[in-house]
Amino acid sequence: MIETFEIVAKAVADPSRVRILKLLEGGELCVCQITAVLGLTVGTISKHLAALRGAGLVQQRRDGKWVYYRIAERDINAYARSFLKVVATSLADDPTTTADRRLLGLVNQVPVQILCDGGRAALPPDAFSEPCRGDSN
Amino acid sequence: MIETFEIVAKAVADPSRVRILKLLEGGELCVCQITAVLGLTVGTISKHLAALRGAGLVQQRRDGKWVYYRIAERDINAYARSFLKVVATSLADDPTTTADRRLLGLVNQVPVQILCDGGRAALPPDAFSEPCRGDSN
DNA sequence: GCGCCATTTTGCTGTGCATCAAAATGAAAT
DNA sequence: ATTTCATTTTGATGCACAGCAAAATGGCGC
Repeated sequence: MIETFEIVAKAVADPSRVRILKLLEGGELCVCQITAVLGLTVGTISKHLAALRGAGLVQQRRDGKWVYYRIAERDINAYARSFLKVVATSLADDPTTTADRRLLGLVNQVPVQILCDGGRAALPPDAFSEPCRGDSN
Repeated sequence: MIETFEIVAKAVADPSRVRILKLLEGGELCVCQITAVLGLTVGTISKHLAALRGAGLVQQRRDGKWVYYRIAERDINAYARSFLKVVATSLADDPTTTADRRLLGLVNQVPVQILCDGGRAALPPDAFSEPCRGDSN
């Protein structure tokens, strides 16, 4: 149905959600980890994840206090697989993608429980030495 | 760049524009033909076509008074090809798609100069006997 | 049971955009 | 040159949604 197609396409048509998908291509991530990399409010990230989940692009897994998201493995609808493939084969060398990957590397060096408390403040002081999209807000 | 990706994805994330793309898969069409099938204002259709052209998804050709649009053959950007492929492999048996195709068949039986004058009024009286999405406005 | 805390949900505001009606553009014909 | 007419652009309106701040939810440990 064209309505479902529209839901999936709209989910992919937002830069923040594409950044999340590109991050998840490296493996599942906790909400607070995604939040630290994107530099947006937790509520905003949660809403983006709900949109991605509603489109069948990601799925969630609960582990204690934390919720982990990953790229959807099962086909929820007819179009999610196709759009995921487009995203996976795009933006590999995009500046935003590479900057996000670099930040994710730093985020991964911090245990999750510490990261959730401190957010970006828990990252090493040189994390933002280079200009990075998503900083200015 | 992620900005270009966003432009192309947004172009595909609107049902009216997807309907236009599905119509153009059958070959190039005049603006008034697309307008007659979709049932929207000429100005609205023109703006949709501008968005599709800006995304590198379609290209235009002028022939006298009429402007014909078709699926883009040259790659304007890195993502248009991928998204066009997703559209082409989707919605083949969608109700809206089939209804639009049926209407296009009737539209093609009317010469372009007559169609431009009369719009949907130039179509045979039984064109809308079955309920058809996009009628109610 | 009760608090703690990561996540989600809810108001709210500003912005982007789909749509229409009408004016403007521009190519073709007379 | 002027008129004609398909298409584009503009101005206005209503709606969808990204973002934030704050309240609500719901596991988990005590």
